[in-house]
Amino acid sequence: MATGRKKSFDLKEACVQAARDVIAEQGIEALSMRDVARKLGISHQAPYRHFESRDHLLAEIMRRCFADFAEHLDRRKSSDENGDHEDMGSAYLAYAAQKPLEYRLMFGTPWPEPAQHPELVKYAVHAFDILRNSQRARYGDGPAHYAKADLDALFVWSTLHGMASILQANVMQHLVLAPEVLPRLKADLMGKIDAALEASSLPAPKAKKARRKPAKR
Amino acid sequence: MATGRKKSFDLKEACVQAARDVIAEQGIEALSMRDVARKLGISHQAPYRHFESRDHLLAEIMRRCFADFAEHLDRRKSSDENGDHEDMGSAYLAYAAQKPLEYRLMFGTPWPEPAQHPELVKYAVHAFDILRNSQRARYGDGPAHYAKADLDALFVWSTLHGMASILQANVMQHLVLAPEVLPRLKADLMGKIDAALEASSLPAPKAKKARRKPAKR
DNA sequence: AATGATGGTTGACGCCGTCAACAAAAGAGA
DNA sequence: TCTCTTTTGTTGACGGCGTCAACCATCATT
Repeated sequence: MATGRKKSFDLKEACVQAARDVIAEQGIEALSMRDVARKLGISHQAPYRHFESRDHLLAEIMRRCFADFAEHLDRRKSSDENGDHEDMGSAYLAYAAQKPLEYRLMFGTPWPEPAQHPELVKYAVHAFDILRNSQRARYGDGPAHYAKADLDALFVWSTLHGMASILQANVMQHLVLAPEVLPRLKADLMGKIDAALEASSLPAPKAKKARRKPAKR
Repeated sequence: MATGRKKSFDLKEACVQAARDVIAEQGIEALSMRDVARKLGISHQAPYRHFESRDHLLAEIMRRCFADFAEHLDRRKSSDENGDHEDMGSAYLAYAAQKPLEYRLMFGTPWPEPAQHPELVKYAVHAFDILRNSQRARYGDGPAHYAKADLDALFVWSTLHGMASILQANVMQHLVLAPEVLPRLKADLMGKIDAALEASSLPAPKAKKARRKPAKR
């Protein structure tokens, strides 16, 4: 009753995997129910036993992408306990660079009716919360600075998401940039995020934290 | 030979307009050639006399969107001669907010094969150049600081594009934010962009420019 | 008047998502 | 074991899509 148990081959799972493969290779617009069925050697209606519609399959895949994304962010962050957002930023950009089409699916594709897919919403919000908590940690505990932390989190998210999107944007490949720009892009971005956050936390009478890592670099 | 002259009704133009309407109201995925034809009361193949394929119609629309976007940015900028990026930022965000689906079409939709649509590329690059020139103007003339200006422009673009996208992102409507966050979002963002740019131009031994506007306004 | 280009129509083809009806298979209760 | 029901998968349709092919109307040019 809880979950299907021992099927020789779990068709639902196979559908998700096949669909994810298609999306990762050809993008969301190339995904079709019939194609999934064909790849699995089943009839074109078989997947509908497990997913009410194409949107439901899509929602399931998006949910998993958000879960993977959150896990990816969490892993990187915990590798350095101080939770410096530099690690977060690198992890964020790395994910977007490694899985561009999944990233686009999460953040650049209209969602199916969200009311019908509460799990999707939950996982997506959770991914943002990682970013938000990283900012809240910079201020003290307690809700006194929640608004400030939210603003910071949205700024960091904007900038990271913006960079991730831009690097994949079609127009990017046609811009003629100074040659040293691209290699420096990431470090420059991190530096600017850093500067903006320090400047925004200074006017507040909060004690100035030593946020930079002490050693070189 | 140059351009069609006196047609009672220019079908090509009508197709573009009808298609833009559909996109502006329902988004790119709702656009179909047959629908356009139906709306214009013509046969389903008539549009193909003017556009080789759906992608070609799409490319033409994207080109016009970039042209409108660039004009929009230029207009706002020229209203205040000093070209402060605050105006640019407002104009950028305003366009994205007013024409969300067109914005998504330009920056969030995979392009048709760019080699086949050079005009599209040209107009898109031109839109970026407005942003870039605004940053170059902050430094002196000459190519000495082109790399710096490019980095700044990409940072500003990242942040603006990120914010514009995020505000339209599906997940945004499900985040529970402190109530004062949303109203302050834009001003906070502009402040942080400002701070980041000032900090990044300071370490260079260039004279510190009085970048803020002097008086009221 | 004959010609050929231009712009439009009709009809097909093979995709697509999805509804409806059916068949096989797998448990559950007797 | 033999039914009966639920689950799972199949087949076949329907209408919509992009686009190819063939045909037709209009009109400027020779």
